[in-house]
Amino acid sequence: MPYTVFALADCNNFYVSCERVFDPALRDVPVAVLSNNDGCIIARSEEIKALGVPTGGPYFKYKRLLEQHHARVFSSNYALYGDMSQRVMQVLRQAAPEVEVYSIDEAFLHLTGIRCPVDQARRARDTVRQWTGIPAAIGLGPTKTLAKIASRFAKRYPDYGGVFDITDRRDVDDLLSLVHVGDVWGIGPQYTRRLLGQGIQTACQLRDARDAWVKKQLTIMGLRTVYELRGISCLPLEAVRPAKKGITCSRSFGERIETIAALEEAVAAYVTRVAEKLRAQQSIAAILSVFITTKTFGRGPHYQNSYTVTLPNPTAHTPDLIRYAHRCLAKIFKPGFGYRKAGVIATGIMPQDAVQGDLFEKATPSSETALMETVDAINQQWGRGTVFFAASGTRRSWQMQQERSKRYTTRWDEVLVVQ
DNA sequence: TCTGGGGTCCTAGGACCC
DNA sequence: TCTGGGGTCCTAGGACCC
Repeated sequence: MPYTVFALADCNNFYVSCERVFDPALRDVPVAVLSNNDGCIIARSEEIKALGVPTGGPYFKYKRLLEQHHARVFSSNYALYGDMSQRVMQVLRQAAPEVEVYSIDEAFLHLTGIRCPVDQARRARDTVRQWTGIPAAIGLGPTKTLAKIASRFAKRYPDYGGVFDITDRRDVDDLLSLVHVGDVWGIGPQYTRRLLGQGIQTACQLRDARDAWVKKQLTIMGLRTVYELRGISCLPLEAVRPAKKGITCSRSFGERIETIAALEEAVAAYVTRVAEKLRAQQSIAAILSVFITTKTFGRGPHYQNSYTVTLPNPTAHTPDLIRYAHRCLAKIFKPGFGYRKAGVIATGIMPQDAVQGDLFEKATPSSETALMETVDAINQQWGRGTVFFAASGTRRSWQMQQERSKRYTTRWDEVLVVQ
């Protein structure tokens, strides 16, 4: 039985790299990508990192600094990043028998049983680079947590050619001593603070901590992490993505909203998106929640609330869901506030064919299903929002404004033109 | 002072990830 | 003035049941 080999493939500065693929002028200059609503900095090129700009830092705080260094700054373009991600994953799937797409820019690979996993990883990395233009690093180890650490070394020490194997290294203690405990996968800011307070500063020290103590401080999750650091695999590769248990769509508004009419539009638009996501995974939802908030970081009157309904008939039918969402909104709306954000959450998610027929209600007519299928097909071919429900409005003053790059790979009218 | 025991389900809150 | 969005899991506590 060969020992298990996990690999983590991690794209470098993914969103920035996507932008650079389509505009060579962005190479070697500082580039940053902003979150929705242009609020935070969520992707940074190496040049931006060198300026000390943190991930998630509020844009307004660093705007001056970025301008001083002539940084190029983009709103996020998820159509582009999502499509590029699929291309990267497609290449990775050819390199390993089993692949778990962990996030938009990361995938775990099972390289168990492959004769020379490091060579295989090198080939995969080179092919990703060549076929998609995206640079990536790959780390190998006997557990996911160690593979993750290895991928950091792959990025940190370019001499290894972007691939680093931490399996069976005699200097593993030295390597783990170089890793700050807060950089271990699963150890967030709270746990880091607690561990530092107890004198544990490195991954090596965490690995050697007492089981009972770890479990008490960090729960069973933390103990799993410690086992993984010791080379005992506790987190299996999940090649088949389980259906989501909750589906959310929420946004901050471009401007403060005070009327229920505008909130109704926004909520209708969000619940429309939730319904699309439900149908995309062949699911229906039994529970719908709506929340609104005036959340600010400063002072002023604050109000936030949410309301949840259980649907008499679980569904993914947009008009029904809009109706329920509006009912929720009516329960919680209070005039006299400037709302900043709203969201819709679907839970109680089940496969669409698992509907429990209601004795007194007629089942979803097939015409309704056909309508939704048609709407989805049109929007898939012509772009999201080509056809939509009037309830989500046409003016959409609440929608944020942003300046993103072109959707080079998913829209004919935005394809890159070489002159 | 003593006050049954064991189980399930649900929810809220807190931690984590990208 | 300006601080994202979408997920996961665990734990503790309360309600309820026999």
